[in-house]
Amino acid sequence: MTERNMPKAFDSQSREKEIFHLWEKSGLTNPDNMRKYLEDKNYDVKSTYTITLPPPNANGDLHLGHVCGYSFHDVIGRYKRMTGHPVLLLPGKDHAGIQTESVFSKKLEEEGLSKTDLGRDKFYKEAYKFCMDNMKNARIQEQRIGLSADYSREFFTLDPRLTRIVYETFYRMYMDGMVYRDKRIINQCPHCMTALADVDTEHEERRGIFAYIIYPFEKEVDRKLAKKKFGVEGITVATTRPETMLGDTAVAVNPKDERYKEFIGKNVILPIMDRPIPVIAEESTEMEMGTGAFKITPAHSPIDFEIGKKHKLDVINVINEQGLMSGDIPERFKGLETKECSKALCAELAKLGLLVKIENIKHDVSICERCKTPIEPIISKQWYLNVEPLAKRALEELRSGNVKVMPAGQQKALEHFYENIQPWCISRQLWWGQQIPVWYSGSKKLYDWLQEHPGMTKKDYEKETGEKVRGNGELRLSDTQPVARRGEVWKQETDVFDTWFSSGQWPFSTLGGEDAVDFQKYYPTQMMIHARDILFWWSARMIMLGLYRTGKAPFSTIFLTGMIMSSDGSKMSKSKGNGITPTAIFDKYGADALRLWYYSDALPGSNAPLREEKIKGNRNFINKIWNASRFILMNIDNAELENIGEYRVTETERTKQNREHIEAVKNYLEKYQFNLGAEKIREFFWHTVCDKWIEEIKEEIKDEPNCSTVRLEKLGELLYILKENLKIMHPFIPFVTEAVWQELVELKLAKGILMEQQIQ
RNA sequence: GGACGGCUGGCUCAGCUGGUUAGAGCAUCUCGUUUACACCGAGAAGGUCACAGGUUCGAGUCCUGUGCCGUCCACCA
Repeated sequence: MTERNMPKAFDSQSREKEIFHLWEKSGLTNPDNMRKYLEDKNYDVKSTYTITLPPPNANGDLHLGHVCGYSFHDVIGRYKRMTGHPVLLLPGKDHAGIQTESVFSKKLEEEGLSKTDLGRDKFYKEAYKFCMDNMKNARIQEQRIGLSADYSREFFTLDPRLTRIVYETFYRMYMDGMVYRDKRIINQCPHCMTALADVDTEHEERRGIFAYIIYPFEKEVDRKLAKKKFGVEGITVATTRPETMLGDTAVAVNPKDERYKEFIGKNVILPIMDRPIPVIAEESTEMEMGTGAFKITPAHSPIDFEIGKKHKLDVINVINEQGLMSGDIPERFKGLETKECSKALCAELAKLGLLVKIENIKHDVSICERCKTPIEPIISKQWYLNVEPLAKRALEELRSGNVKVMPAGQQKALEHFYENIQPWCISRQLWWGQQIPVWYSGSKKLYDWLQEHPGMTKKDYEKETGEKVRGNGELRLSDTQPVARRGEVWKQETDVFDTWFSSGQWPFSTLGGEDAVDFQKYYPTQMMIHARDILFWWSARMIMLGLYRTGKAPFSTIFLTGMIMSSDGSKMSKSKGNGITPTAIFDKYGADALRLWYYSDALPGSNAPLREEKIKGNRNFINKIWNASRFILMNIDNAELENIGEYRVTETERTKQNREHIEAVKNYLEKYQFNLGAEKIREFFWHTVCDKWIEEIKEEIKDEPNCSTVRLEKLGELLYILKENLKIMHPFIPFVTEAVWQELVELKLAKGILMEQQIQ
């Protein structure tokens, strides 16, 4: 036994940083360098292999899901690199639209400032700086898992180089007639004063009211009939939001409803407003709920908006962005909060004898994810994309097998999504993002007004609104402000693009767009790996936009990861306090142990509850590798080092089995079956290499003198088996295997770094 | 309401195109060893593969139905 300078246990914490640095220094995460390396060593250079990494938010810490997700990217990347492919793992960081806007606004608030204090330009600049600072943090966190990405190509999603490409896509789509403006109900948070995407809202059960209000019929004859039938001279509607009645433009009943059949097409008088509105037939109304008759407010309810569109109803706005009553309503209600208005209205209705009753109910309301304020649905004009033709093409890619989804079940879900594709609203009312490159001469309002009033002019607009406008309402696409004519002012669109519009272009924008050298070399990419829950938001869009801009699907395989749940199977969340940080796991068990656990427990698309005992079990295995290696090296006498280094291994039963094992693992990796691969390397190294072969060889050399042929033969064989196992295990558990490799290098039993070795 | 998935030993899950006594890790139990590793070794116990039908010489694996659970989307006047 020779004392080797190896501690009894593998100390992941102290070694990981140093090893990562070794890889960084090699420069081989850059595929151009890797190609050169392979050429210099006379290896057969295979096709490039590219994975564009999903960018984590630049605004905060990474969670376990991010970090573990990267272990999938990395295992593939390392394996491909070790089998002759110049590999590009392209990292980035996301500006994360609304989320960062909210995080950064909160930060400002803590400093006693607000968004509006700074103004749009300053806010943007400061937020940019904030993200740049934070990015370093995110980068360090993702590197701890051992991610062998090419940081010389790292991108931030708001990088001007990317924005240029995103703008170009928009211009082309506009020219191709795919872009249009349309009204839509948006989720307005009256507190945050911003529009929210559906995903930024939550649902919560709150106490509310259900008010029964009588809308009297316009004509005497109907009133009489109603009196006979219902005991009142009108139709009774039930509503949870009485205040929206000021914007009602119809009453809907189910055409099958015997109670109301004969009133369809008749008018009722909207109380307070004294406006006649029709009773319409609408199949979707539920006869059992309330009275079976419902007031329709297209401006302030998504479903009413749809019904309104179908029946060509007027849209009357009565609530503004601050959640206050406004518009064409009696003066006494203007400026009231919706709740106050509701109370005031109910009181007046009661006086008029038109309020039947108020029930107290509990119902689900949409609330703002951040401030928990109930959402105010309001009408607004938005930018839309007709993506139907692109969805058709994307569907063909899936059906022809050009793009595959793993697990296969999710492929069906994606096909379903494309088959039922809806127009894509690409505008957001935020400051943080890529401002839409559209300029209006005069004002956006004028532009929209002219669009809606064909044949009318700017003069008509000014007459109707009483506003003076400097410009003619023309629209122009441009990155920069157009040159103004005399008396004209150009104003840029204030909306920004939906984050997904730019991240949907991520695989080609990060390669510099169609003309760039990198694009030629590395596009289309081979693999896209991300969490299952954003399949429709992200991959679905990347395929469509990739096809549009490059004519090719941006990747051939989508590999979906599940979520890491807390040990009881529930979602990890900050609010519940059951979250475990990646740092805690790294510090306790090391990156390799976490990786190996994730490979075996987190199958594509399914969630994995985090179980520390299992990570601990894998940590034990990592240590086993370290100790087996240590033992082998301790057995080689210093005098034998040189001879063993030169030793040519002859075929034995063990080396044969070893080769078969490596083939099997390669096979799993080729098929992206990481769970089976991880299980296999663990099982084989522990129970065959350690428990059997090392024990056998211990016996076989027991009585042999130093430097004897038998010792050299047996230890040489063992060393060969160790080295081959280190190689095949390296993609899964890069740190410990590289650490051992460096011990071999130290003793001149190996050369270079393990990351660059080729698996034969 | 729509789409998709899951239901296999105490727990978390494997099990490819159907084929001999259904596997792993963790937990449990017994024994051993402390001179590579107690972050160790040897061994054991534990499952009528959700339920009901069907196809088949043969089904955890294919088909139909039922139940329960999960995820995403939509809706909640």
